[in-house]
Order: sequence, then C-alpha cells, then structure tokens
Amino acid sequence: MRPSVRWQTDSGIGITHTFAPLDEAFGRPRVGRPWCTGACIPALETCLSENHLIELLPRADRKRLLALCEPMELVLSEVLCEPGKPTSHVYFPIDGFISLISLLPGHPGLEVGMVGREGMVGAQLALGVVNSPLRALVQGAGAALRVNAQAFRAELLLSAALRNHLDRYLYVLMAQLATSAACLRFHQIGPRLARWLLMTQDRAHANRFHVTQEFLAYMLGVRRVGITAAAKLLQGDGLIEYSRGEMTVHDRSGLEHAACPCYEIDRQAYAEQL
Amino acid sequence: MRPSVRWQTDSGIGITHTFAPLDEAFGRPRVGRPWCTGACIPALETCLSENHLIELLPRADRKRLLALCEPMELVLSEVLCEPGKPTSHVYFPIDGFISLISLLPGHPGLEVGMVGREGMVGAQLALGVVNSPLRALVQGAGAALRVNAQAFRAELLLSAALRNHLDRYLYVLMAQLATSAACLRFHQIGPRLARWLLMTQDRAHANRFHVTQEFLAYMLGVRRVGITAAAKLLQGDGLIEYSRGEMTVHDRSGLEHAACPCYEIDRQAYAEQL
DNA sequence: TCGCGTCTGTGCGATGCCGTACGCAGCAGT
DNA sequence: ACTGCTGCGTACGGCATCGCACAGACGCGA
Repeated sequence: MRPSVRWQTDSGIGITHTFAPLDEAFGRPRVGRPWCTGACIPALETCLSENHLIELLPRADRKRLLALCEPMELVLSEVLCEPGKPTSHVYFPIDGFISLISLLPGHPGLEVGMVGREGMVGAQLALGVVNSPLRALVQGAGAALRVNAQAFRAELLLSAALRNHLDRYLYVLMAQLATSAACLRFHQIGPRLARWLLMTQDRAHANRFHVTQEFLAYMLGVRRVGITAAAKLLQGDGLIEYSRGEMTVHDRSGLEHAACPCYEIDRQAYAEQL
Repeated sequence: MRPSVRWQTDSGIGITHTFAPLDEAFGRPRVGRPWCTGACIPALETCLSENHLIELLPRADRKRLLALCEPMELVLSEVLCEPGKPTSHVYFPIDGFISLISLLPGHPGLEVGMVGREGMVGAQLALGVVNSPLRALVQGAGAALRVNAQAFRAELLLSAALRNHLDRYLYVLMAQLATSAACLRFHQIGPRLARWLLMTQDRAHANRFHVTQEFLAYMLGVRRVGITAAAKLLQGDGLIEYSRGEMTVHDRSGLEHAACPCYEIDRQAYAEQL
C-alpha cells in the first residue's frame, strides 16, 4: 500500500514571488524548462528507434515518408507553432517532447496535451487545416524528424495508412483534451502534478529531467507556491527528489498512486487506438 | 456601454441544497433540462432548413446522404452515446441540440462542447473510430436526422466533400475542447454562465428556453447556488429573466459583454473553417 | 383546496487557491 | 570576496468556490 500523499489544504502556508515574469505576451516562459539530462543516456539506443507513428506505417509508406524527413534537434523552449498561424512543418519527436498549450487573451498559457515519441505536432494537417490550434512548446530537448507541411500534405494523399494512423492519433488527442478539461476542473494540484511528472517521465525516457517549479506552475496553470507545497509532499513521501531544477523520480508506482486517474485514462485511450 | 456585470465574490452569500441528486451514476440529471418553448415557433421555418453540415454538401452527395437519413425527434435528456461505447447512429440536429459531456470517475459530468444545427454527433467516425469519446446528452428537444453508423461509414468512402467538411468540423471541435479547458481554469462562473446562455440561444433558435439552475450547475461543473448568485446578477442588469426553469434572454449584446471571450473564440473558429 | 414536488433564494463555515512580499541558499562571473 | 541571478521555502490576507442545511414560492394533481 502506498503512503498515499494526502492533498490537504495549503491555507496559510503561503509562498513566494509571483510567476508574473512568465507571461510576457501571455506566458512564454523565459526560465528553466525541462530537458533530458545525464540519465538520458538510453538516448543512444532510442535514437535508433523512431517515432511510433512512423514505425506503424507499412514498409513502403514509411520509406517514402522518411525520405521527406529532415532530422533535427528540438531546442528547449522553442515554439514550433503558434495558435492561428499556419504550420510550416510537422514534427515527429524521437527523444524530445513538446507541450501543447491553450492560450486565452489575458491569461498565461495552460498545458492541455503533451507530445512525445508516441505522437506528432501538426496532425491537424490530416484534417485539411493548416493553422495550428495550440501553441507547441518544446519542453524536452532532443532529436526529432520534421517534414515540410506541403510535402506532408502530398504524402497524406499517397498513404492511406498514414491517414489512418493520424486520424486515430487525432482521436486520442481529442480524448486527451476532453480529459484535461475535466481534470482541470475537478482535480487538485497535487494529483495533477504527479500526473504531469509521469507523463513527462514517459516522454523523456529518463527518471531524471530538468524542470523548475516556476515552469511547472505555468504548465498546470497555478501559482509557483502551489507547486512548492505539492512537490514537498511528494518529496516527503520519497516519491521524487528535486533541487534547483533537477527533478528525479524515485518511486514511479508511488507516483501513479498519487496521480489523478487521468494519467491512466490517457494511456488507455492511446493503447486502444494505436 | 454595457452595464458590465461585475462578478464579485459571493462569499457568505451561500445558497441552497446540494446538487447531489444529479449524479446518479456520475451525474445523469433527472430534472429540468432546457427545451425549446413557445417562442420557438420559428421552428416552422427552421424545420424546412437543414443541418449546416449537410447543406454544405454538393447536390449529389447531399441527396445520397439524405437518402440514408432517418428523421427523428431528439427527446429531452436522452443520451445518444456514452463514452467508450460504440455509436450505432450519427445525428445531425436540426432544431434540437446536444451537450458533449466529459466524464471522470467519481465526479459529475462536465460540458465541454455543444452541438446544434451547425454540427453533428458522431463525427469521430470520420477518424475511423467507432467509440464515442464523450457522453452526448440531448439538451434541447427537436428535430434531427440520424444515420446508421455503418451506412454513414460507407457514405464517407463515397463522398470526399463529406469527409472534408467533417474533418474541418472535427478541427473546430478540438479547438472548442482546448478553449473549454482554459476557460474552466481561468474564468469565473458569471462569464461562463453568460457564455453558456449565448451558446444555447444560438442553438435553440429562440430567446426563450427551458433550463433549471440545477441543470446549469451540472453543465458548468459548479454548485447550484453558484448559478443562483451569477444568474441574479445577470437578471439584475436586465440581461435575462427567469422563473421556474423558463429562461428568457432579453439583452443579447449585453450578455455578450458579460460573457468570457471564449464565446467569440468558438464562433470565430467555426466561421474560419465552415 | 390541500399536499407534495420542484425551483429558487439565503446563511454559514470550510477549503483550496490566489496575489504579494520576503528570506535564503546555491552558483557564476568579476 | 562581492554581486547578482536563479530556484526554492515561508508568511499572510483575500476570494471564489465548496458542502450542507433550510425556507419560501410556485404549480400540479388528488
């Protein structure tokens, strides 16, 4: 039985300075954002593997798509696309990963989805829409493949398998968005933080990554001090350890108990479709 | 300049009995839900018109699709599909309209989207997915067309235009989900209520419809008393009037000022794509 | 006409989070 | 060593909402 972190109130705990500096032009963070560190050495092995969506393609289609692909490095905190603006490229992460952020005028951003090796950025091209619905922010540096949007659209016409998988992936994304909405409404900071850490660990392929409390607050749409309080509980239970932006996951299954069910819901939706 | 309803705190205002009766099996409401009333007499005229997605189709495709369509009445509070369960039919509302509800175990539902004459229920079939991601709950009784899911999939193969429009509609839905998530996080009850009323009025084609505070609370994921407080402010400013479930919108542009920007954002996303 | 169910309004204490302000510790550059 | 920046912890008052309990008002059927 897990120690079961209890997310009691933090009334009167109070915390430190505002996270206002984050939202220059509504919340593009300038400071510490997560990236894959030392423990990421499995990168050697993972670099050989590919993006899952690509791996699913039949040999011929895959070859054709790979021919269009341009290997690249996702740079930490790079913005791959902005809502409302046309996408010039689509991205298939391999090591890196990306946050999908919903923006409302007058508010900092809010993460509503995450894309790692299991998915891609720019899938809306399969719907015939060039504009991105969300901001895509690189959250974990690492390798990726990118394809020119035009070329990708052409390839979509050729490959039924590609269309098929992208469609299913889009469905998973939609489910993720719907879940996120309810999660935001009903779940508290602690479980949401645990969920976020799990999702990140999955996509970073490492149990150690770089992320500051400030950035976490931005992603979850809460104050930094809220993160401080929640993270301390997790650390107190030995589930994680962190210091100056270095986050280590010690007890994954413990985290899974502390996380809200949305983590499992997302995983299952993905497993069912892809 | 609008009177600009101010959404001040309701601390200490307090309100009535819990909305617990709602969530038998996680919140399927048993009581008063909106429906189109007297003022809905334009129904005569609107019944002749069709669902927008169907209207957009070229003549031949439209004819073929209409041949598959079965006219029906959406019955108030009927559940058209449940998350995770395969859809037997897709629905094109004409007069009626439908709420899309995200469900999490242990919580009442939460509305994340609305479907009226401008859209359809079951669009995920265009993604090759039979399971519904969300609960679809009839919120406004009225005419609709429905198509057997199998037949609809077959038709999808025949009609590129249908696929095209459905794809774009799916994109709009995704954008709506993303917006809803951030809206839930950042906006308060009052503006969200105003937004909801506008969205409902749009889809009911009447400025008078039936909706209880209890149901509103369920949709917005808040307490009934929160609705009471917010609605009183709107009524105090003469924007709406209500009594025992009869809601009348008096000042639409006033409501638009009181609503959060998400209403406009949704409209624009739709206008851009369809 | 009476009763009962539904819908709306009010009171009150609790709580989870917000906004702000401050202190301190590690680390880097000069 | 001094300075400055970043990351983290703490404190305090405020506020939007929660959960529960209760009361009045309307309407419908017996």
